[in-house]
Formats: sequence, structure tokens, C-alpha cells
Amino acid sequence: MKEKLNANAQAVLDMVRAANNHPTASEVYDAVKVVRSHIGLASVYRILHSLVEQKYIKELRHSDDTCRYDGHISRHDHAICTECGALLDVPVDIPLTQEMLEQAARATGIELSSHELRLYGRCPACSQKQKQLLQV
Amino acid sequence: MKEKLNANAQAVLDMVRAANNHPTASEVYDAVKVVRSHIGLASVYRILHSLVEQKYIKELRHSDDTCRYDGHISRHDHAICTECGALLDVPVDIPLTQEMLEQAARATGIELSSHELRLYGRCPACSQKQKQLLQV
DNA sequence: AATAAAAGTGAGAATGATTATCATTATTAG
DNA sequence: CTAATAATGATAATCATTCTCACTTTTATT
Repeated sequence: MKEKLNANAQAVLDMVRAANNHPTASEVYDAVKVVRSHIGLASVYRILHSLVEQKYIKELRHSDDTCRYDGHISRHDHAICTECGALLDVPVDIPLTQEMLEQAARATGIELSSHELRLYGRCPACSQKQKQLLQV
Repeated sequence: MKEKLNANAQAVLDMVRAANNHPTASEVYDAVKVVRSHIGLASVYRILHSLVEQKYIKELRHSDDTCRYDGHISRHDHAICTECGALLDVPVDIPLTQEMLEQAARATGIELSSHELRLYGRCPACSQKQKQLLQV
């Protein structure tokens, strides 16, 4: 796969972009099959990888040992639920100074190209469940 | 496993603490076998999970679909090589203000309990390799 | 110590996400 | 049109992790 996306790849990309959660390969497969019924799971994996390589989408990996995909390629941060593992986009920008980042990068010796802040805590849904449990 | 660590668990904990990289379960298994030759892989997994639960160690998950373990439980940040996947500790503290974190947490609705900054870029080793390639 | 309940163990089977294989089918180039 | 090339999808293979279960060790109680 070079540059132009074929019908399968376009369908996969559309699906990942349309999803507001971060779908797994299997979820993408199920959704794309509705539109392109012949597509195979192996092709979905192949296409997802090539879309990542071409920077159309990003790969996220988290605790439930499945890869998830993100159609929002602009740099942004994530909140991760320590209870259920949900991975939420942080919709605001956290203004870290270039200085801070560079100082940290220098300390490790890496050539900094990007960064991501991860916030850990209970997500609203799990927070709610917890409260209900305490009331019983 | 309740509170006191038995000999197997202590050996696993010692190994994870002694390691300066972030060992996988399999690496822990190999290292611990030297000292406790009859320990099984299943036990290593079981012990690692309980050590995480008891907050003796932390679990890190990254791109090479293996869990890694970290004996340094105090909050710290990581640098991740985009080339080889190496996961390095950031040895300095990056002073994010409580305000910034709370604002972001509010925007997602989570009850913030911790955070982690991830820096992405080429690690020193991969950087070096790249330079040598260009010189040839 | 004697004994019973509880906890921990390890070998191997099972699981499940991801990759590799490979013959077949589109697509492109000449 | 035909040859070369890329993409496809069914299926098998891989590999980290988890499960199962009979067995051993530890603990608590007399």
C-alpha cells in the first residue's frame, strides 16, 4: 500500500475517524464488515498498521492487552481509569513549557519528538458506581 | 497471599527492585530461577500481580505487547524510544502545577489520583545508529 | 505434636490478540 | 493483451498471559 487509499483502507480510516471511543482492531473489523462484507481480519490488521505508518491514525496500547486506534492525530493527552481501564481524550491543552520538556529529555538523552500526559484516576462511570455501592 | 511475603515473593520483589531496566515477566522468571530453581512461570505471574496489588511494584505496558514491571513506586515519568521501544526512567522531576492537572482532570470528569508524563523520541542508542548509517 | 483448614505451587492445557503463510484475485505497466 | 506487482482473505502459527487442578506447604487450633 503506497499513498492512495483503496476502498478497504478508506473504509477502515473512515470508521476509526468516526468512532469517538478508541476502537480495537476487532471492533474496527466488525464495523467495517457492515460496509465491505468480504473484508478479512488479517486485512484489517494490515491496513491499520499501514495507516499508522502513514500517520493517518495513532496506535494506543493500554492495560487490557489490546491495541486501540485513534483517529485524532494532533497531539493530545489522555485520562485513564484505574478501575475499568477506559481511555479518555483530554479535551483541553495542558501548556507545558518547552523548557520543562527539554530539560527532562536532556536528562534521559533522547531526541524529543513528542510527549503525552497521562492522568490516572476513577472515571465518571466508575466513580458513580462506587458511590452507589457505599449508599447500600 | 496476604501481607508477609514468602520466599518466592521476596525473591521476585528483590529481583524487580534490583533490575535497572523494566523486566518482563519472563525475564523475572529467568532471573528468579537462578535462586529458586523450581519456581514455575505461573507462580511468577501470580506473585507479580499480587505485588502490584499490594503496591510493592508497578506495572507498565508498552508497545511490544509485554507487561513490564517497575520496582520504583514513587511517581516518575518515562521516556519512550519511538525506534526500539526502550522505556527509560526520567531521573528529574517535571514540576507540573496542581492547577494544570486539576483543570485537565475536570475537563474529563475523572477523580485524579496520579499522572505520568511520557516523552517520545529516539533514545541515545538509536540516535547513534542513525548517525552511523548516514555516514556510510 | 496432631490434625484440619487454608493458602500457595507448578506443570501443562487453554485462551485470545496478533502475525505469518500462501494460493488466489485485483491492479498497474508496458 | 500479458506480465509483473500489489492486495486480499482464509487459515494456521505464535506467543504472552491465564486457567485448571492435583499436590504440597503453612497456619491455626487443640
